[in-house]
Parts: sequence; C-alpha cells; structure tokens
Amino acid sequence: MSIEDLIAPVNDRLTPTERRIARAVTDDPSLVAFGTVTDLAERVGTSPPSIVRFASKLGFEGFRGLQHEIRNGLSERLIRPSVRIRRPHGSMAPTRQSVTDAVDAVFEALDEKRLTALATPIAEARNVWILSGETSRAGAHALSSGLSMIRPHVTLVEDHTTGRNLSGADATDTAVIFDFERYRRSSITAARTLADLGVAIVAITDGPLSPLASLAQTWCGLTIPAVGPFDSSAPTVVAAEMIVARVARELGDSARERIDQLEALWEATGTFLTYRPRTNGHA
Amino acid sequence: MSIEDLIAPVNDRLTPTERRIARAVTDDPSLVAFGTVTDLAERVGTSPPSIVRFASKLGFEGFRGLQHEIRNGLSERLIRPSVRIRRPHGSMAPTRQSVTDAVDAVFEALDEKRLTALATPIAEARNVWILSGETSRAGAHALSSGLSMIRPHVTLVEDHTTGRNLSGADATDTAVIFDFERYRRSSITAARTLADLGVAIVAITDGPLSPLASLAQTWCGLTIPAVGPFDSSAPTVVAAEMIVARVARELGDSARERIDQLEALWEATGTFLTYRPRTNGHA
DNA sequence: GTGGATTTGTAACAAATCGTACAGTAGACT
DNA sequence: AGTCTACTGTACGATTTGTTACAAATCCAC
Repeated sequence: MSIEDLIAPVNDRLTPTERRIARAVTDDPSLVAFGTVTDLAERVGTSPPSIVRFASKLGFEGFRGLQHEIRNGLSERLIRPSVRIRRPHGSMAPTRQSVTDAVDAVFEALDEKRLTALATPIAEARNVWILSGETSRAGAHALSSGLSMIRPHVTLVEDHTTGRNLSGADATDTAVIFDFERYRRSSITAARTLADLGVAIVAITDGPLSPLASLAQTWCGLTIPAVGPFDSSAPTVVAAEMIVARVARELGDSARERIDQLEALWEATGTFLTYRPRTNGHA
Repeated sequence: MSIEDLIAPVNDRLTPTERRIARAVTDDPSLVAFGTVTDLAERVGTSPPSIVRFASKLGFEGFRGLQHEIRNGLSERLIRPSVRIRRPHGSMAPTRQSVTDAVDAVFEALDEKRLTALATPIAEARNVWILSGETSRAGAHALSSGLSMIRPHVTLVEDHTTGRNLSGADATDTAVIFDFERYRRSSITAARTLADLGVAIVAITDGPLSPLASLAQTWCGLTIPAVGPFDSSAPTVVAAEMIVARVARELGDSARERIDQLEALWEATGTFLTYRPRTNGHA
C-alpha cells in the first residue's frame, strides 16, 4: 500500500503541520523509508512528536509501523530486477524465460556510465588482449571479431598460446577477460599476471565475488542461464557486441575508415554473393 | 555506487562468512538498506559482529556507513518510476528491444518439431562439420564447443582450412551451416559441395529465400538485429545452444558419459579454481 | 476579553541498535 | 604433533532513536 493510499482516507482530519508532513513524504517517500523521525521533523520544520502523531493518525502504532509499511511496498520494487532472474541452478526453470531475462539484464547492467567505463580503455589501448574461460568463449569470439573490424592490434588469446602471446604486454594495453563461476585457473592467473604488468583489466564476469572483479579496473556482472546441460553464452555475446558498438562510437572516423577498407577488400575479393539471392534452387 | 561495486575490489580478501554475507546482500540489497545488523546476521546465519566487520572491510566506518551508501544509491531509483524510465538508456533503447525480440523469436522458431528435425541428423551423424559466415561465427563456435562436449568427431571448419578438412566427408555425415544475408561465397559453395557428396545439411539462416534453405534438409530462419554497426550473433548463439541441448537429450547416456569423462579430466588437471577463495590475499 | 479546546514544542524516558573487547575454535604450516 | 595465525561468536557498553508526559501557544466562541 502506497503512502498516498494511506493518507487519502484521513486527509480531512489532518492538522496544518500534519498536512505539511504529508506533503513532504508524498514528494519523497525515501524520507520515511530511510530517514529517522528527527530527520523528517527537521526537513518539514517541525518536531519529532508531530511525526509520531502523524503516523498514529494514519492508523499505525507509531512511526515504526508506518516505516515498516512503506518499506515493504518499496522493497517489492527494489528486488524485482535481480531476483526475477535469480540463480539458474535452482529448478529446471523454463529455459526461454531465463534466457530472455538474462539478455534483458545485460542491458540493465550496461547502462551508459558502465558501458563507457568498459569501452574507453579498450578504445584507447595500444594492444587489446582477449581471454576467456570455457562457457564464455563465444562472447570472446564475438568481441574479438567485432573489435578487429574497427581497430588494429586485437588478439584473442587461446589457451595454449597464452605465454607466447602475452609476453609483450605492457601498461599501454588493455585486456578483456571473460570468465564465470567455475573460473578457469589459466584465465585467472593470466589476468593476475597482466594486472601485475600494469595492463588495464576489463572483466566480464558473474558478479562482485568473482576473482576477476577484484583485479579489474572496470567490470560488469552478468547472469548466466542454463540451456540444457550447459551454460548459455548469449549474455556474454550481447555484452561483447554492446561494447564493440560503444568502442566504435568512441573511435569515430578511425573505426569508420577501417570498416570501409574491410568492405573494399571484401568487395575486391568477392567474399560475398551478389546481393540477388538465387531463386531457382533445386532440391 | 552499487553494492556490487563496493564488494568487487575486496572480494579476494573476504572470509567465508563474509562471502556469505556478500551473496545475501547482492541478492537482496534491501536487507542492508532496511534491515538492522541483527536482521542481516540472522538471515545469513551468523553474528552481528561479522556484519560490522564486513562493512569495515568494504571501507566504511561501520554498518551505518555502508547502509548510508546503499540508501543513497537506492533512493535515486525510488524517486519516481516515471523519471526512471526516461533517464537511462537513451540510445540503447531500440537496440534493446530488437535484440530481446530477436532472441524471443528464436524460441518461437525452434518449436519441438523443428528442434527435433534439426538435432536428429546431428545426433546420428558419424562426423559433424560446422561452417559459418561472418556474423554467425559466434554461433558456430557455440555449437562447436557444445557439441564437442557431448559427442566425438565435431569439427569447426575455418575458412582457410575448408578444402583440407572436408575431404573425407560422406553421406553418413552432417554439416551445420550458419550464414545470413550477405552470404559468404565460401560458405555457400562449401555447402553445395557437401550436399553433392550426400552430406546432410542443417542450415541456420535468415529465411526461406536463403540459398542455404534450398540446399538443406532442415533449416531454421532467424531474424538478426543490429547492435551498433554490426549484426548481432545472439540469435545464432541461442539457436546453437538449444540444438546442443536437444542433441544431448537424444544422445542420452552417451552424452552423459562423455561429459563425466570431461569433468574427470578437468578435475585431474586442475583446470578450474577450487571453489574456496584465497583467504590471505596480500597487496 | 476570558474560557476552553486544540495544536504544537520541550524535555525526559525507555528501547533498541551499533560497535568493541575478549575468548574460543578451527585450520595451516613447521 | 605442536604452535601460531586467523576466523567467528558471546557479552557488554555507549550511542542513537522512538515514544510519551507535560507545558506553552494558538485559535475560536461566547
């Protein structure tokens, strides 16, 4: 029950100061949700007892009762986005729902600010290294192929080639690392090594408890749903593509030129079929 | 600053119970926003001091400091539902919609019947070849790595190795081919060659007008949204994963055994981090 | 203008909460 | 096996917070 609904029935019996209180709490419910009696009193320009009397008039035992009610109504709104998705390990939840929710959550997690924080070090780095664990390989590939089209010196580091490839990394570089729950030892150690070398670490992982999260300058947490026996990499792919898009925007003309060159090359080598599809296929 | 961002930098220094606390508060931030130290302690199954120590480790004076920070972050989102919608994802909104729609469409397209039709030839084939165009590479990778875990003789055919790799293909094999709109010449010609050899073709493409659709025994059509300058491969990834799941179901015990073997191998080689985090991290 | 009723603020009280000191326990390394 | 480190819970003190009692101020009516 919202604060408005609580006030409405008794609004004709409110005293002047109580009316001011009502006005204040409807304008900003967090005053009663988070604040103390004294806080609210000062904000309204009155004294604590008036706040308590106000709560009583609304039908509660005291301010605590009112606060409880408001908090209950609010926590509903707060928990929804994260809990609706929850952990995939629970029951054999409908795959479809969990996948679409997880994809949706990617957009939720990568708001303007975070996306910029993730993309900028990638755009400005001299070399970009991409590492991944097991289930996130598709995301790493998506990032690798996308970034390669808009900037040079992008390297997808495969497991066996880790040592050889990373030898030249330094503080002007950025490493993007994908890894989730059963963290691959090689990914983490590689990340640690890179971090020690001064390489900026951008981590795509599963939450603040990930070992990557503490190593990285910037990170983002994704929820990974299960499809059949395995984890889905759809969220990582979407995240990778959003990062690519943002990096492209930051690089601007430089990225455009590179794309144009690539297009020209494809054109010249006849990589693609002519636009007109063959209509007379035979079984 | 969100609770996740506060936890991430120090997660390698958290003790086991502190880690449990971290999980609880990330799952439901209202616990720390509204609850008391005792509430949280009981919910987590620990004692009040551990909660306080947790807050200290996050860099606050005590629980009150942490609570204050969380409340500030939360009250932003509480103010008005209407304001919240307008603010955040300015340019991302249309992308978000199109991506989620496309992912949803995958589930529409791959109903029981079609999924079976796609999976069966893959499950029963002697060799499975996977080919892909440009934008669908991530999907091909997802299929390749997924199938490799549940059955032998799965080969992802890279562009340059096409000829060499496919030389042994015959009528007992199945080829899965991903390609979209600007169809890659090499994919199509390879598909045609394989079809001529009697190989069963399973196509993931963009519609009935695709050149692949006429070559394939079974195919499915996906819609491909754009993310920034490039096409998204999220739909192909989801499709690939659904196919993997179905193939796994059809293979039954055989797939399970293979997964178990793989797990054992991983276990033996210490591929993954042990669940327990390092307790004595030092700067 | 005075009496009464209502409203509002000051001050004291009681309850609950946070934070800390201390002790016990489990685990690691020698 | 022993010692030491580090983690965790119990008990207590100090502060904050909600609440209530009482007095001052205001408003209305006669």
